[in-house]
Amino acid sequence: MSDQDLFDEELFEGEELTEKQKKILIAAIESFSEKGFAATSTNEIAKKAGVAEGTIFRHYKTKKELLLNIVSPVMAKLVAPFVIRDFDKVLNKRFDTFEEFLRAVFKNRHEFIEKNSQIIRILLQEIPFQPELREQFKEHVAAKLFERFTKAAAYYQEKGQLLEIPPASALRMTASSIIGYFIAKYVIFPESEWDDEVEMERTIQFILRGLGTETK
Amino acid sequence: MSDQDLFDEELFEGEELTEKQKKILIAAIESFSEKGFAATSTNEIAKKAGVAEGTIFRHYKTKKELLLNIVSPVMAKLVAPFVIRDFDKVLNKRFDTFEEFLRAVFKNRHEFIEKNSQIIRILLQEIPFQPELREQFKEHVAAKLFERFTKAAAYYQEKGQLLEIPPASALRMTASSIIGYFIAKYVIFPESEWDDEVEMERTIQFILRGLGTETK
DNA sequence: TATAATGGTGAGTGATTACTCACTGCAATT
DNA sequence: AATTGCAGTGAGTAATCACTCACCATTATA
Repeated sequence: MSDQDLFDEELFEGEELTEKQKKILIAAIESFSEKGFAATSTNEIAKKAGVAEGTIFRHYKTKKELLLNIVSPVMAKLVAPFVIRDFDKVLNKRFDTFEEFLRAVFKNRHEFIEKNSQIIRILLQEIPFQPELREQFKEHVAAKLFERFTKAAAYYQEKGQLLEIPPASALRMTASSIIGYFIAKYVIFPESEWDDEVEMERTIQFILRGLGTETK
Repeated sequence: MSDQDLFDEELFEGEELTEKQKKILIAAIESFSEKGFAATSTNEIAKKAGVAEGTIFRHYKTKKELLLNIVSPVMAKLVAPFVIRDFDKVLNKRFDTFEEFLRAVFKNRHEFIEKNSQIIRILLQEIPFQPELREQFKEHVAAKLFERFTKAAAYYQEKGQLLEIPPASALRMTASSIIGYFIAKYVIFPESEWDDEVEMERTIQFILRGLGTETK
């Protein structure tokens, strides 16, 4: 919780928000992720944030706008490591093998997803119902992820390290495995014993064997 | 739509429902899957079903009970092929290799998931928010799936066809890949061109390479 | 010092919510 | 013929919904 709070401030740092605005966002994030967007009332958010209900609508015209203001910045940061300048050069220099690349991406995003698990939960929940979210996701996340992953895939396919299948399929299976890891961790076994390191390593090996060309 | 209707009747065939009850279920399934459970009003369901609102509450005490009555039978049928009598013998006789087993399960459940896509959508959406659903899922789906998959895994591991990792992990990665296939098909690319056969084959190969022991 | 701008308030709005209940029509049982 | 039981009805209910607005407090601008 305090970790989450800390990161929420990080997350919205570029926006110059008042204390009450931050509290509204934090309260909304908590409620949306626990009960879902539609099942959360603005009254409830106001009470949890210690704020008058009118204050919410001073800053966000509608409840949906509040949702979008919470989720949008996360979408941007979700693909951040993929949209850095000279992505290709950095990529090619830093990660000689597909394994290195995959491992770096996974590990790198692990911390991010862990810290933003609440908002990502909201994002996954609401994407089927909010066309605006789906648009944003397609345009800013999926498209960029696909573009960069395609380049990376072509590079490693050329080096003979990656199976010769369409990048879209490779991306789908990679993403399925990684997202499946997090869903298992946070949704299915949230209280069970779960060895992060071991399961992550297994997932990486699974992807590498499934998409790699080397014989182990 | 008519396909869905047809199957809805199949699905609830053992329950002896009146025409109006069927219409209520069909309307609820449609609305829940389109707008989500919390965002769908009972009024709306009644209108869509051509029924008085009171009729809904004659048969289902609460809106939540309506949801459970829709989703529960699907959960049972979701694991149906895994809970047949003498599962082990049938399994061992019919599927000599892990590949055959995997292919049979995937193909077998493909049709089922396709026909019940709406209800499965509802199930996936509401599992995080409805403790009763999560309980049911754990008890009747996850537990049985895990139990049977564990036996199958042990069998194929003994034959040297399956990687020596805990069955829970193998199941997680198999399920991630298969579910990822369906999410891609129905949620992410519902209108794009999507070659069922090709993508399914790729997914199966991906799992086989990722979890199998044979060198290709 | 006056004026504007902005953040914050909370009572109040009509609409909508899930759910109730007294009632009707009809078929089966007595 | 009288009674019971059940499917179905729709007006009604209190609660809750997202959202508004007239009004205060503080700070920045003139």
